[in-house]
Amino acid sequence: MSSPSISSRQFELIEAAGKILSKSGVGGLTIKNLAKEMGFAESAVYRHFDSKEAVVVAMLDYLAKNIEERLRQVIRPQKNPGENLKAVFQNHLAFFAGHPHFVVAVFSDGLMEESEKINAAILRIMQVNQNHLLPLVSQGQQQGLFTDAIPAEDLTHILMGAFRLQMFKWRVAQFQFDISEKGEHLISNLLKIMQPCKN
Amino acid sequence: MSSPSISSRQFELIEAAGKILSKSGVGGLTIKNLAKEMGFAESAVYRHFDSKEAVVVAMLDYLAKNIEERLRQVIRPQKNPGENLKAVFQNHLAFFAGHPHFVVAVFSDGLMEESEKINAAILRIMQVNQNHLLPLVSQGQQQGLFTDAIPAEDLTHILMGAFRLQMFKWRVAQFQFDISEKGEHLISNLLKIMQPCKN
DNA sequence: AAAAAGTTAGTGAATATTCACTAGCTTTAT
DNA sequence: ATAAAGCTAGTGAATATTCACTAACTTTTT
Repeated sequence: MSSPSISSRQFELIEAAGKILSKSGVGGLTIKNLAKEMGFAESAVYRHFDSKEAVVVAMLDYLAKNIEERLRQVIRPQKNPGENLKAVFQNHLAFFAGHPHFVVAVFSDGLMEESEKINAAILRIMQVNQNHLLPLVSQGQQQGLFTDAIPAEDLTHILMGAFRLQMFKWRVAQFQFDISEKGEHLISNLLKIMQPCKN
Repeated sequence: MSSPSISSRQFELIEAAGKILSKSGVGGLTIKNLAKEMGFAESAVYRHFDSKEAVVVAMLDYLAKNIEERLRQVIRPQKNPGENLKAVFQNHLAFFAGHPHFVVAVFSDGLMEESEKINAAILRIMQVNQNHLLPLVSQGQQQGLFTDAIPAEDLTHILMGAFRLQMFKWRVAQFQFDISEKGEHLISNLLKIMQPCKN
């Protein structure tokens, strides 16, 4: 809920943690590796975070806030829902293309083991997306731009699922292919499949 | 590729590993816990498997083979693709409802850390699904039952993505809600959205 | 001067794995 | 038939390594 407003050093640690995640996966994210990436001793990490859990939660919360801001900026009420939806996904695509490590963070459940706080943080991120996507889908349906064959919530679920799977494939492929290209392709596919039957 | 045909004891170990996964998550799957679940010493595990990695790979390969068999049985060429698709997802649903731990196994990447073999085994499972789903979608399109607004591969991607996300939500909710109900709902939604425009 | 941020050098707990050894069953040799 | 040899599946102890985390001291910043 609250925004503890992280220090610049904390932000560097978050970035370093992200870099490790994308390079070595969840298992590689240890205090030792984090300290090495930062170029100082393990114990120094604890000057900035109480625990490893706190590092991960801070990272996820930063990501949530980042998404929140980006979505707020990119969605323009004067535009039509289709264009907004497109813009939202493109924005996500551009962000993840530049910060692949966050893909590991969001789509990883190895992170949440045992930790209720991390679990909650991941759910928060999903909620942020849901909260911005759902109104767009809903509006699109009301304006007759999207099919109303199924409820807006369920349509949103399908959108998010397809997007998540694309990200997962990118990650498993070790970020080797061009996610922007594949992503654009997916977006246009999703918009096509959302079209209502009668024009 | 090959099928090493596991022993009965190995099968028991795989089952025990699954039970641990669903109870304690990926982090709980240790040799110690596995041995405890089996009721014998840690070292005895190594009579049956060379390593922990081998246990996990065996479990995933068993799952792949299991899916393969189920899909082969459930898909009937004489039925129409829509019904077959429905049957496939229902079959998956029923299986996962009875073996929730495998959801953890397939959708978890905590498992695949560093291990190339485990990574490959997970991809194999996804391939099995793809291999059976794609022909159904393709046939449906050819018969005019499904929309051909987008290629069969991409439609399959969307189906799998939506299904995966549903499973993920179930898992994050700690298997608390009725996956069959939600799953049925999703299936009917997917079929609706796949309908071609002109009847 | 004092607070903030770093260091070295540890802690205990957990991890997967290996070791030498054994009870009980089955196969083989005499 | 029976003794010898081998096999299967266990045991408990010990291994090295890694983990998150801490105490006490020193450097740097303000």
